[in-house]
Amino acid sequence: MAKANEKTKGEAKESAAKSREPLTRERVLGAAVAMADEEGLDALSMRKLGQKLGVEAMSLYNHVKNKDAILDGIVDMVVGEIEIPADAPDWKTAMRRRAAAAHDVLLRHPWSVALIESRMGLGPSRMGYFDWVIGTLRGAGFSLDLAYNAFLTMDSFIYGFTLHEVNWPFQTDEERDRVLAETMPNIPMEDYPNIHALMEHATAVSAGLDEAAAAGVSPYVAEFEFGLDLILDGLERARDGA
Amino acid sequence: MAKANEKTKGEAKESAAKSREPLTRERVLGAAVAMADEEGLDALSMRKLGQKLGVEAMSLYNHVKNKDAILDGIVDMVVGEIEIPADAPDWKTAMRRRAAAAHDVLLRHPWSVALIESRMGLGPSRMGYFDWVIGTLRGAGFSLDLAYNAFLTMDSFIYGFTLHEVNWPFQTDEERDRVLAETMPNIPMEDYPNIHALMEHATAVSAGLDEAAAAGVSPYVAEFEFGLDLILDGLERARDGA
DNA sequence: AATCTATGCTTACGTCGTAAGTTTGTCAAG
DNA sequence: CTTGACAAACTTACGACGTAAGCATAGATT
Repeated sequence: MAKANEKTKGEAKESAAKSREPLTRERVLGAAVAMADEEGLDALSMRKLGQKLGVEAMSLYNHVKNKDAILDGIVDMVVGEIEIPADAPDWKTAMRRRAAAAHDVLLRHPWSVALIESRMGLGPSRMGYFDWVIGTLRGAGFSLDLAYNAFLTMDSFIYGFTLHEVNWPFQTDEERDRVLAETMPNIPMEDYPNIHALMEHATAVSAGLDEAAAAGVSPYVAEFEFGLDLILDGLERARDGA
Repeated sequence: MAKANEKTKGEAKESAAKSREPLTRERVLGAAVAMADEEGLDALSMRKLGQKLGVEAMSLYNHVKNKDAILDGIVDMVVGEIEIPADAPDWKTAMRRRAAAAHDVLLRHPWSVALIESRMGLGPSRMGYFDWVIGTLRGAGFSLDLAYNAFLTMDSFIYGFTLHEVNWPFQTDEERDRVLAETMPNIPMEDYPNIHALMEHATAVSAGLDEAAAAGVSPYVAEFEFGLDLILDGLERARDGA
């Protein structure tokens, strides 16, 4: 018995260096986010997550209720990453900064967009986010009803756009060329003339997907800001109009 | 032998009435859509789908490559359900009708919103949809670049809003009251004053979730149309402005 | 020293998608 | 009428999944 113990301890000593840190809920959630970032949400299984933490799958259940709780947890972590601008000079720039922050964070965790949407209304982070928007707009002269509608419109656009973006079939110049080369034969020019025109347009205009990526910017910021400003200007008119 | 045949035919006659129809790709996809509508996308498994069709799971593979192909197939079916308005008097009503049609179809198949987003750019239905929007806008005096941005903004909003909507925690008056009663204690009034104000607002304004449902309308059409009209008006200005 | 509690591990069950191989029902050619 | 081929169904089996149930151990409390 004593011998067996000794041997167990011995062979565990160096490989368990990582796993000697005591494995808290925070460590579990952190590893889950990292794994989803690296390998995608589908690759996030209890067994693989345990493995990454140097632990068996079932041990995770001492720190989180079940996998669903992990998903809730990482959703709230990501939402909590979205910074709420504190010192914006006016409501428009406040909204713009918040939207940009959300856009950035969501693109850093592409799996999170769909996941957040599928678990609406759970976490406290989202509540704060929500309260701040309504409060800021009300402080800028929006009625409660208008602020409510404004929130829905802005948030629908932000999440909808980003969801489109992370699932867009190409993110680099090379991918775009390959996808277009594969797809064009299936799309007869005469049936879809506008798509063809647009392809050329896209090739010409967004010539630099790679450059944007190299600059650490989303390749589709321009399109994002177009829609966002359209909405913000519309909201301003709605406030001043009626 | 003759006897055996007779018996087989005999006992199969009524229970196999459904499964005697020869099980085509169309029947598989139709059943898949029905099952997703009834029990949710997670409940759609090859085994259950086979069962529903009176067949073993593996038999489905004679008609579809794999489950992924089924998902692609049902996505294209749903997208194909969205009617493209043919005789609209002007571009705005054309876009409004198209948006309303999409909204309706997506709400009839709530699971489809996230699924469509996760499989962008595959089906031919979506291509037609896309081509029509760009073409209509160009015909109404929009530049190609503006039409492209307009499409992204509108589609982001439509899908983003509907995705919010199908995951919204309450769809009926009773659900709303229960969810609010459960959630309010966790949201201290003084930390989230605007949420509280909004709750009262929502309770007062959207008093009739049930009524809308009874009338066969989405309870959130008003909010949807608010955002959509905001965007359409903004697009009109963008076209006329520059 | 005895006991409790927290935290890890092992085993096992039912479900999933699907690869591989086998049976069966239909129909054309000999 | 037999035969042989082909399509479409079925059977079996594998590895991965989430997790219920129970066991082991080590540190803290009594």
